[in-house]
Amino acid sequence: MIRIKVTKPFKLEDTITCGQIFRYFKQEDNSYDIIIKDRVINVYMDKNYLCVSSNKEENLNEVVRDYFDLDNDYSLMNEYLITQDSKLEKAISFSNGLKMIKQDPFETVISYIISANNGVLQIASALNNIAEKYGKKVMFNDKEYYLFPQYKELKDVSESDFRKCKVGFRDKYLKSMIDKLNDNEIDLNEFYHLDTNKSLEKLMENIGIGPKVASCILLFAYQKYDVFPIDTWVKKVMKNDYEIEGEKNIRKFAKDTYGKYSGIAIQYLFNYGRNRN
DNA sequence: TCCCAGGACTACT
DNA sequence: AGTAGTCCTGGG
Repeated sequence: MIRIKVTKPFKLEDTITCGQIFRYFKQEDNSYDIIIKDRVINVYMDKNYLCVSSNKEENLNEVVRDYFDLDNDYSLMNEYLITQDSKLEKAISFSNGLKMIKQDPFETVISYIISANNGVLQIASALNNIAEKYGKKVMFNDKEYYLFPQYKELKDVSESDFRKCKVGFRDKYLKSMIDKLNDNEIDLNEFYHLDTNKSLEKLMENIGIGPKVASCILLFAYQKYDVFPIDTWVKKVMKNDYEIEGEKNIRKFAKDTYGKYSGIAIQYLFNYGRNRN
């Protein structure tokens, strides 16, 4: 077990449960088991320390710091957002310490393709089904976990196989994406270097990826903070608190108001909108 | 039984 | 170019 001193605002539980990631498991002691790439970790806060254990100790400190974006200070971004929109102050003070998790691109692509017109519980269930069938088994604290498979491991998985994992009509979208990756028609690393508009455009060339899904992929896997993933929650908040309706109007408002930190602003609004009640 | 949940596609004007 | 209807699935 390692203890990482946290020197910047950090809300562990909100960060884990605010809808960025799906494959986490709350434990009876209120800690969380999370499957990250090639390992399983258990995390909890003890005062100002993030306590982490894992089935794989090597580089654990670096991996976890990077995953939770612990070394990034969000205070300047927050100040900027509040000067742009004073209404955000409530949401930000409520959510201060919410971090943008840096996720594995492939798992993020698959996760958010499955997320289309779907609920969080079913998204998680489908992802876990895929991992249990095709991922590597890992034992951790006497529990069985399954790593999320790489696209090479999913090469021969058919649409009906995916359908059995309860992904529904998105089966063909997954198959198409995985085929393209295995044929080297898509390189997931290139999105680290392309600008946001070009990345959105290229992602949306793929069937099953529209504006919302593409935005989530860029926000959660590539740290492109200037996207605006507009979902029903954002639409509700925009209508109720800002009297703005329609995707086009929301997108313009976000771009004009929040600019390069639109994605962060939406995350605050989302967390606030869902948890304040 | 109906309705919808953190959208996208298709088939129409 | 813009918009209805349709799409698995599970839970209320």
